[in-house]
Amino acid sequence: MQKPFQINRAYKEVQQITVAVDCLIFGFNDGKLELLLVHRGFEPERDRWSLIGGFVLNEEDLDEAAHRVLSDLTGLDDVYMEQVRTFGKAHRDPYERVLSVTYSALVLKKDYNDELVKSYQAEWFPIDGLPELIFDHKDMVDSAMQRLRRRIKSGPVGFNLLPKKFTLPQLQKLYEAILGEEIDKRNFRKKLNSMDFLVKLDEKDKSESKKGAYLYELDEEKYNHIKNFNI
Amino acid sequence: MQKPFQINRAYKEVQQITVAVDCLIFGFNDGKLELLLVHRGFEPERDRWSLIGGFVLNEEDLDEAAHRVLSDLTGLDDVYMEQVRTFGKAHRDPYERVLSVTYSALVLKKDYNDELVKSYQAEWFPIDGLPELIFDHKDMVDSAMQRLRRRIKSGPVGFNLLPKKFTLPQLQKLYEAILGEEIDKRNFRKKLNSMDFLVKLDEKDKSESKKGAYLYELDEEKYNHIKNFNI
DNA sequence: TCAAAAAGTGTACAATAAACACTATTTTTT
DNA sequence: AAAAAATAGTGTTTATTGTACACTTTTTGA
Repeated sequence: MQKPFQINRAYKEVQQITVAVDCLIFGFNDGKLELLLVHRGFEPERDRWSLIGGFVLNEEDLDEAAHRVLSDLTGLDDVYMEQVRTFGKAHRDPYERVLSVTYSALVLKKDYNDELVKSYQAEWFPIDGLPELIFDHKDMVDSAMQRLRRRIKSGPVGFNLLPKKFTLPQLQKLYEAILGEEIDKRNFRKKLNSMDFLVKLDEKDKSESKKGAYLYELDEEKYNHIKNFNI
Repeated sequence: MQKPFQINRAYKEVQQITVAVDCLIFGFNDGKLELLLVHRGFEPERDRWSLIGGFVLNEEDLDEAAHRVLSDLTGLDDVYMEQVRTFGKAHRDPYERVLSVTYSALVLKKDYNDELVKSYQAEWFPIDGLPELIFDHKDMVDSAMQRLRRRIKSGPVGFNLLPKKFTLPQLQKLYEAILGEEIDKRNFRKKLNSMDFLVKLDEKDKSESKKGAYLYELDEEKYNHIKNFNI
């Protein structure tokens, strides 16, 4: 049997642990969901791919740490980002104990400063064609994907992956890429229509089809007050 | 601007943080959802109430730490327990930086060793009548409740709060207590029936009503293969 | 024996989800 | 110049699921 609770809980000689954040930064491009990875130019695990991560500093909130790491790598601030889960197996990092809290962000790829991304040796990979990742980073991807699938069905979060103006075929492809299944376009549009937060513009986007598709944008007011988002 | 990613990421002189787990142990009694709290008999915050928590040991997986803390306090092993979220504000604990990972468990109160609970000065409180809690423990309760409400609607987890044999009125009260709303009993029973994992027994339980209600138990085989649980 | 308390049971209507096929526009090919 | 190819756009019908709703049964205690 273990020592009583009170003794463990005393603020004395408690073991400390290195804490990291690892960010799952999703982008959407050419009909595919992509994930931003970094090529490690340093030991250990030099030359392998990993999630974007960094250590939590002492005077820094956990959320701040995640935003700092994201900002350092991409120059993006104010990104929709949420905690996913914490990975804490004692030996998940074979070199040293590191506890890692994962965060997930949905970003618009073109908003990136490409220079910055390049200088950090970061690269986008399609989610179904990831290279081998270090440690338990594949598990992190799986858990973030699982969460993303749930979240995108029950809340209007997917729009963070699209530009301000987007077409319905683009939006549908986004959903299909994340959910991994085909969606009937009539039913899809019907649902979106019933939620009433899309504004049809008089412009068409012809970059993705011969005929061209109407562009839409969000009605910010309505978008911020959606009650029962559901796809 | 922050230092480049690579430098932060080097395994050198990284700041370490004390990591705790805090457990939200829910029980169900007399139609009320309850939460197990401990009365702190030690500094800091002596004599105030807190969640059941403890520090993560160096050679211990995070999940193990949660189970150890739960086991120490209640003698219960093999409890359905899942990670909720991680609280990491730099000053959430004003005495010292402590990162806390919360876990939530649904247990059957009577399975407890009362002696053990007493010796640890633990006590059950109805969820809507909690005392003031230390630090951000109230936020932890809120976030665990939010999650519990979601989980109980989409998966058959609530049964962990009930004995092996239970009545439908008990089960319904459990759902009402957690969801905080009344449920129509005919619709409730219809749904349960359609999922087809309850076995009606020939016994009645008369402890909670004059007429007595039929006892049910889970068909373990079917229970473990429920596809679309939904209430 | 009557009243009170809780258990148990079914049906009708409303809302949501799912299945399904053709026309319109433009570009490319022949 | 005509035809074929590619993709956008649009409604209706049916099935499934959710919601609203009221009375009878059993037992105990007054």
